[in-house]
Amino acid sequence: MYYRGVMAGQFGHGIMEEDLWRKGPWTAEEDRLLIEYVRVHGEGRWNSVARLAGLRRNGKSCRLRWVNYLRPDLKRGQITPQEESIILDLHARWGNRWSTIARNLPGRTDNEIKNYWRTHFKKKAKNPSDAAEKAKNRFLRKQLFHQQQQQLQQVQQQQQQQLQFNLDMKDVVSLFEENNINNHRVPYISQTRQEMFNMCPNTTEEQSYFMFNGNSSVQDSSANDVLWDDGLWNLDDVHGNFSVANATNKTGLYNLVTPNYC
DNA sequence: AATCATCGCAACCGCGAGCCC
DNA sequence: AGGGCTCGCGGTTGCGATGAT
Repeated sequence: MYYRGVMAGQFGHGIMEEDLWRKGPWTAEEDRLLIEYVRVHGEGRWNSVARLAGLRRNGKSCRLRWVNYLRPDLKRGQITPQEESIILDLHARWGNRWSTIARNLPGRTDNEIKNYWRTHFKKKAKNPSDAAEKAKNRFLRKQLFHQQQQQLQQVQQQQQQQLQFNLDMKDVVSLFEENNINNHRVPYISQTRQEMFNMCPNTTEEQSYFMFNGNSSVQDSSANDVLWDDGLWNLDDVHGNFSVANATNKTGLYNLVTPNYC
């Protein structure tokens, strides 16, 4: 996509010639050129980018692409509930001063905040009952999905660590048994209950003790019952402070979150 | 399954402020 | 002083993705 623009003063001679500026979505190659240009020359002097970087984009377009998309310090992903409340607060205070609001949200751009506001809150004024409610629920659904993905990743990571830990402990236990049988003691094996607990930081003392003693059937589920029975999926919680894993029921959650102790 | 409506977001546009010559 | 250039800001548009009917 091109448009015919005027290159004014590009070569120090006033209006020299017409040229074709590229417009529309940026390609990966254009991004690469721009990133390389900024790496070498730093930010600023955007109008020389086209000349120096071999890009057929005007300075404005280059600056926008860098600021809104390529900058390395940009935060990706959804606006968090905390950020949302900051946006609401600051917008109430300053109105549509997006760049000012953005300065208080590291990694977020004015464009992003502006878009977010328009999408999620502007319609509220027009139709408070319907559109805003839909937008809110959509936001919460997406956020929930995102959190579930994150938790699933954490759980998988934990499982892997657990597996490795169990393998390591097997060695310790066999060594322990071997030493008991032989009536020898090595310092590492002389675990008291407290010492076992210290070796297993993510468990209660009780749990770590049972784990080391081959009994892992104890689960205090009372606290979790409260979570589930009190309506974990209540979408009216606008701040979305959910703490669920990717499980369809309580048992599934246990299987995911507590594959074992630790 | 097809069509239409709505959303989300990247990118563009116009304008004004600040700077330099 | 004023004209030109650069940059940044806020508003708007375009279009692919997604949801509703």
